[in-house]
Amino acid sequence: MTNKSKREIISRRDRPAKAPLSRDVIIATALNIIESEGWSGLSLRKVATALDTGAASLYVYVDNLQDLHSLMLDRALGAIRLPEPAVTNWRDRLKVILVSYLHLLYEKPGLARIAMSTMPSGANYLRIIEHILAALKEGGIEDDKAAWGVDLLTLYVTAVAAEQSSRDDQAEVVNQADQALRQVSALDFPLVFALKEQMLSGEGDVRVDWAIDVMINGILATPLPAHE
Amino acid sequence: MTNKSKREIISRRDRPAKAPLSRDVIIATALNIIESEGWSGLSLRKVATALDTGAASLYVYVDNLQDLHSLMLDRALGAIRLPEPAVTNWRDRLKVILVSYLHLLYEKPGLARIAMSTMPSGANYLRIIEHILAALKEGGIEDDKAAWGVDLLTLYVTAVAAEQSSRDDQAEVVNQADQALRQVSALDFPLVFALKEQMLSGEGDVRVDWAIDVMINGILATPLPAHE
DNA sequence: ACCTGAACACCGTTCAAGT
DNA sequence: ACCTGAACACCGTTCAAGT
Repeated sequence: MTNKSKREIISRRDRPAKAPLSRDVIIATALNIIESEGWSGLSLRKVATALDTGAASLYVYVDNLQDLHSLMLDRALGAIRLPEPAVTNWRDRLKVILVSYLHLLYEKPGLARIAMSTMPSGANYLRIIEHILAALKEGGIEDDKAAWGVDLLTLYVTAVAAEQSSRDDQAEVVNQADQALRQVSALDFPLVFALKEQMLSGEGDVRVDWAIDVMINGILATPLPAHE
Repeated sequence: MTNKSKREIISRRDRPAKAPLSRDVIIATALNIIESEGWSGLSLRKVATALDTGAASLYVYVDNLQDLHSLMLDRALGAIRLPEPAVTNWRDRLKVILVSYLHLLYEKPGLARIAMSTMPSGANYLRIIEHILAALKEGGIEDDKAAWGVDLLTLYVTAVAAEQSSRDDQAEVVNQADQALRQVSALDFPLVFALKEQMLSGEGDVRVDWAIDVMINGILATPLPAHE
């Protein structure tokens, strides 16, 4: 794309012919903004300004801010590479999928918050669910349990990312919370006091890995409640 | 408090002597607003108006909106009644605590969203953590695992409530997502198609109960990663 | 059909001025 | 010390008017 531009920059008239608006370019611009300015830097007005137009113009392509959010999420989900089925055992494959999803949400910090407040329904999301279900079935987990299990696993991953993302957004408040935990009264809360270091410790990845194992093992070990 | 008011309402002058501002009254007012108008109805300006003053006046008692949020959360958490230790077995007690927490977040819908974006650090939160740790220890779960387990369990409960709460806030979008799931292509996503009913089914409480069991069983069954 | 500017009805936060 | 009005720098969304 950038080759052949060696020649000479052809000076365009006053404005560079202004790239035409489209749903795609709006989504792409919004993702750029969230990447460089974070969740709180995203607004329809900023997207519009970046596209050299007014906010009102976006409403031809996007229903509202909420709609833009879910479009952004599904677009971003498209970047996830899913492991070939049967290339490894189901458990490792499941972990790879969930960790990929988690890392995507980590990368663009605002995205996690979007994922938490939006029910994703796009094709890219369905593709991920499909692969998770396949792994669970291969693990011998019965259908009904797999359906509920997928929910539990994805909700956890989304929540971890969202929590992390609000940590980034407001470092002071979080440190305040960590401080509070460190200074907890040994008399009033002896167990919290004794375990505070462990509660604050653990690199994210090790902890998430453990939590995913916990849920997989739990799903395997826990029967569904009996229908009445 | 309301007795003895039978007498006669003493007519106060022009304005009712205007209740003095205080941190407490600000928090209480904010909780009232969130209860009656939901998350999106809460703003510092509305709290101020309800207290018959300007938004600027609140800044004497509250650092900013974020600060008010966490004060609200800890205040609300104070309403949770924790079961007496040793009154039932640890597992049931643990479930009661988590379900109480969940139901509190359900009741005042905006609260779940606050809980998701705020690291609670108040005394009422610590009290809850303390009781959860006690239950886990009684269940024979070693210290380090209990510390991580508490995190997993509370994060899940908070996330479920937050998800539910954004469902309430934007019914149309959710129905759109449910519709999308119902109309999923059997060719492209065969497993999702086959399991879509199960994924949408399950009264919240049964599902949450199952998920909590899954996590408890998983914690019991999953060793921590080895330290290096 | 698409784009636009202006307006509407809001926000959180700061600040100089009052008591 | 506390309270206030006004201002600042923003929001999402709608609408009449233009092309």
